[in-house]
Amino acid sequence: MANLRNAISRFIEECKNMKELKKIHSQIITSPFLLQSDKFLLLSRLLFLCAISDLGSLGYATVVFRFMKNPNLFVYNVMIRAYASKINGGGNEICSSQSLLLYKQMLSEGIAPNCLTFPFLVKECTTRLHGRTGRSIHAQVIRYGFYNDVFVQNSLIVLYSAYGTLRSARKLFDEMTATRDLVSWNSMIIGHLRSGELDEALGLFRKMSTKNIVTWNSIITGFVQGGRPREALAFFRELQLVSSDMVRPDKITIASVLSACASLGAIDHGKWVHSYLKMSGQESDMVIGTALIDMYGKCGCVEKAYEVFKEMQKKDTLAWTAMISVFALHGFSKEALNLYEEMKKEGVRPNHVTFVGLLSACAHSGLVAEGRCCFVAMKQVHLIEPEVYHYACMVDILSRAALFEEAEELIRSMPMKPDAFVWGALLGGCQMHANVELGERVAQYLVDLEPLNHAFYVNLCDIYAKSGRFEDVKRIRTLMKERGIKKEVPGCSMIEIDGVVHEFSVRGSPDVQMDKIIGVLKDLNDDMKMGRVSIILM
DNA sequence: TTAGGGTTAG
Repeated sequence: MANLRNAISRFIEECKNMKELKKIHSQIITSPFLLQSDKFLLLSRLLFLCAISDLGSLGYATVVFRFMKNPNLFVYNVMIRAYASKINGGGNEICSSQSLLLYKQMLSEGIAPNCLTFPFLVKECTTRLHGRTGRSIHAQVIRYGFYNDVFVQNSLIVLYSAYGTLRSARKLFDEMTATRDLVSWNSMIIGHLRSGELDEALGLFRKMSTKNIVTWNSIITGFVQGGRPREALAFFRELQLVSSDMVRPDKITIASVLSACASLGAIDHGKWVHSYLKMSGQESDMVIGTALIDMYGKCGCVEKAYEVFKEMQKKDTLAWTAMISVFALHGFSKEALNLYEEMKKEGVRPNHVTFVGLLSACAHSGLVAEGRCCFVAMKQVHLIEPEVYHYACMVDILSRAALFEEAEELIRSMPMKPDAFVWGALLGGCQMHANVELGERVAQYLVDLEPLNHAFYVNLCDIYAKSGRFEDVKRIRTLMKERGIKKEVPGCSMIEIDGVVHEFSVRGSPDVQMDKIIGVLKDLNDDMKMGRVSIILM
């Protein structure tokens, strides 16, 4: 009997797909030669593969689990883990959380949890945003005496970080009773980064004597997403210097660095990362492909972005959306819309970001009818409820086309409160078409809403100037002065020369030779005045 | 058993 059990166990381990797994499952339950205890052991093993491994199926695991008599702690832990790791598994309601329901069921059957139960339960609370439940799980951890377990403490740090209760997470980290490991440090660093406390994260990062690739990737990604991509690139250079067999840049590093290059418009650096990827022998996957499309697109190389897109073997919603957004950004609206049609034909479902790309493409090219179609299809065909930013895009389309009544009607129909961007889009249209009457009304509303935002005053000044009402321009300028309103952070643009990204703004930059640039501009201006140079303004 | 990656207008 033991031989048969061991043979079946080996078959389970060697299973390559669900078909084989199902076949073995039926053999186990119908076999007259296996003892009940052996059957239970084999089913537990099969359940584990089915629920956890890539070849498995959580749906089938659930069926196997339901038919198991007297499931033990191992079986419950497997199922709790499987549900906690499942992506998009249900809504945010506590009742839809299978892991928590299983935990309750397990307790009601008199089975006590062990230290493996809690990290997954806490993860479930983190990913499904059950803050209050998370705290009661924390209480259960203490009750069952597993508070000193490092896995449990680490997962609690992640839980509290995810809820914006970062101080609780930090307190937990600072007062940890278990010996802190790399995961504890990384989790805390990530917590600070996600809360926008980049310097706090950097402080911990510098304190670490040993770092792994997760540490490096976390700090690089955190700084890119926190709006400090230059420093992210500096971390990458530092990583290359300390790189060893233990810590080496991986695919995740490359995706994050590409994202930094995209934010900076650092095309040379981005191209270098692309060749580095090819040289390192790492295969490009969907995430890296999407990051490359985004990088090339944001650096102005639309053709190169499209080349990467076409070469991708598999493309998901994000890859299609990235390419659509690149087309939209550069005014290739028809190409964006055609790609959307192709995407649908390929059976890839658009998401809310895809529609932002499509609507902005329509806005940039005055494609009103197409914009209306996208907006309607989003809701009626794809069942995606328009968010406030979709309304802002649609108002932008209508206002740019001087369809002010329709734009106002759309704002009135919004199920949520229109924000400053929605009204701002309407004001932008008024500015474009010198609609003084509506512009005054909208600007007044926006100024009341955000009295310190300089943009609305400037828009109104421009509307007055276009209509020849210079007294009103003066009046608004005086008002701005009286209220002490000026542009806080001036707009800037960047250019990469010989791998160095230079930032320009109206106030100048320390690393840019503004005097020389102003001199060249002056010469050009003089030449133009003398008719020696002509520039066609697009 | 716990930690890290890609798409977003205005």
